[in-house]
Formats: sequence, structure tokens, C-alpha cells
Amino acid sequence: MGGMSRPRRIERSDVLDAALAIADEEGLDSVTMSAVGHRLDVSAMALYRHVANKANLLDGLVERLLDDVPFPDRSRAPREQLTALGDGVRDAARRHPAVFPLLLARPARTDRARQRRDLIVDLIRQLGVPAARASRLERLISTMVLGFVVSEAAGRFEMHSKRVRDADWEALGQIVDASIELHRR
Amino acid sequence: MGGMSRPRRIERSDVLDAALAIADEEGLDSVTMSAVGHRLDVSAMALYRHVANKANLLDGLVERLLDDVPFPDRSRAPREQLTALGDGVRDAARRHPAVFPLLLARPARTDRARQRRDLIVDLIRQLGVPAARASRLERLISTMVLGFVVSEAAGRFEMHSKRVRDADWEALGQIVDASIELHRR
DNA sequence: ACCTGAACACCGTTCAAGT
DNA sequence: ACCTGAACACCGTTCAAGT
Repeated sequence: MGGMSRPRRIERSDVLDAALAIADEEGLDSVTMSAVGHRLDVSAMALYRHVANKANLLDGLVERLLDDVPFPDRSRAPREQLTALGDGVRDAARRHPAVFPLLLARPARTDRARQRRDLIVDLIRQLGVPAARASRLERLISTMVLGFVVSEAAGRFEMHSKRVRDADWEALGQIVDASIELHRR
Repeated sequence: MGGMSRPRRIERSDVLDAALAIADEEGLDSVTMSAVGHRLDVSAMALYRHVANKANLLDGLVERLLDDVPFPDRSRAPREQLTALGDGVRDAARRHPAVFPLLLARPARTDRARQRRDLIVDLIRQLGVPAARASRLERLISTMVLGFVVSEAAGRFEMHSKRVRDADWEALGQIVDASIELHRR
């Protein structure tokens, strides 16, 4: 039963959660320091204990988003793991369309992002691409997938139905296949 | 000469020019209404004669940027025209890296953007792709190119040298070729 | 017709002060 | 240790008033 307002304890992940929820519900512009604080029953100034400034909060949001994309089941076939990864990114973008456009703006520097990159390179090699070409191809495939997914999240394809966009996504998958074929020895 | 401050006459393109110059020199965050006004020797409030609000000013910036990309020489071979278009977009991104990330966020709705889209569809058809598949392929190729170019402008590839990025760009061109091959009847 | 002064309701951020 | 009140230097935007 409540009683007097006990001091509120928050940590960084609470700040990120609150900011993400506001972005999802009301858009990126509504993510202000005081709105995030308010959602946590805390003043805007309290956030500065957990984020350096607002830009850092936004960076954290992007990292959290990407880190939420699940890793594929490593027992499945390599090409299927690649598909699972791509679908996971597209799902995340659909859940959090307001935040996704920030994604291409900065290199992903978290451990998890590096692990995912290493995994993709490894999968590409398993598909027959020589090591010397694998990381270039990883960059290009990730760029194609991210480009599509942020375009969709940000509304660049808004005049096309879901059915059309799903068929586009499938066609992009075939282009990925062709690019792998192209890079095999 | 000069004398007393005569009233300053400005129009929309002046506003866009000034905003673009500020974005190029000091970054997107420095594009404030009052900074743009100051650069034109005018108050911030005067801008509202020419743009509905700040979001509209930013939209105008993106349109101006894309509209500045030259159309290719139509007497050249179709595949060369495609390359020229892609290189033109990459050059524009290099000149205005701060503004480019806004580009994937909204569908290009200007007449010039539509004309360019129509041109690309036409070039793809000339390369042997049936009409029924040409506009899908246009979307995917534009997405690949834009994804690469905003990644580069926004610094996602900042850890790689210009030489590596140029080779990436060339490899992307080969993937575009493969995607066209894939869609021919 | 076009621009501005003044005002409004916000921003992000700092820092001394509270508990 | 952690949070806040007060304050600062800005924002974008409206609107009546000036020329």
C-alpha cells in the first residue's frame, strides 16, 4: 500500500526501456529527457547518472534494439541461419520503426554486434566464399538488408502493400544468394 | 555605398541554400531557425513565409539534395547510365554527409524524383528485364545503392579506408549486375 | 506584402543543495 | 549515493504590431 514516496531506484536499462517505450508509442520527437524521467517517476536530471547526455541515450537505444535480435539456431543450415538473422532484424524494425532509422548512422560497436558480424562472416564462408572475400560480402549483405529494413520502417515503401513488400524482401533474398554465388571461388 | 539597412528580400531557395550550407559546415544540429535566419540577415520568424515549419525545411533540404544529382547522358549505354546515376548519388552524399541520412526516411515525392525512378525502370528494361519485374528491381537496386551511400556518409564504414570502400562500391556494382541477370526472362 | 518584437511553452544541461 | 530545485542558454512557433 504505498505510503510516502520512497526514493526511486533506477538503472541504465530502465532509462533505455522507458525511452524505447516512448519512441514506440509517440515517436522519436517525444523522447525528451523529462518525458523519460516522468515515465520512471524521476526528474529529468536523474537520468544524467546513467547516460552522459541525450545523444548517448539515443546511442544506447540503437544498441539495445540490435542486441535484442536473437541469434539463430547454430545447428541449422548456414543459409537458413542467414535468413533467420535477416528476418529477426526486419521484425525488430517493425516493432520499433521510430528508432530504426538511427541505425545506419553509427557503426555498431557493442560486443554483441561484433559477434553477429563474425557469425555472418563465418556463415558466408561455410557457403563457399573464400575468407579473403567474406568480410567484404558481409558488409554488402548487411548494407542491403539494413537499407531495406530502415526504408520500410521509415516509410519509404509506404505506398506499397505488405504483400508487395514481402515479395520485395523475398527477391532481396535471391539477390543475396546471387551475391554469394558471385563471390565463391 | 550601402547605407541604411534596406529590407532583405528572400525566397524559399535562399532558405534551403542557407540551411544546407550550415549543415555542411557545422552539422545538422546547428541548423536552427535562428541560425538560418542569421545567415540571411533576417529574423527566424521571417522563414515561416517560405517553409511551414522546421520539419518542412528539412524535407526541402533532402529534396534539394536529390534534385541536384545530374541525370545521365541518355546517349550512353544503359548500364553506364545506371553507373553514372549511382556515382552521382555517392558524390552528393560525400558533399553533404550531414543531410544524407535523412534520405531513407521519406519517399521522394518531387517530380524530379519520379522522373529519375522512371528512368531507372526504363534502363533496367533496356537491359532485358521484363516490365512486370522492372519496378521491383528498381526499388531493390535503389535501396542497395542508398543503403551503401548513407552508411558511408553517416560513418558506418568509418573504420575502412577510402580504398576499401571504393572496392566495396565496385563489388556492389557487380551485385547489381547479378540482380539484373537474375531478373531477365 | 513582408518582416519583426515580444511572448509562450518548451528544450538539454549544470550545479549547489538536499536526504 | 542518489536525486532534485533552481537557473541558464537555448529551442520552435504564434501573433499583433510595425514599415
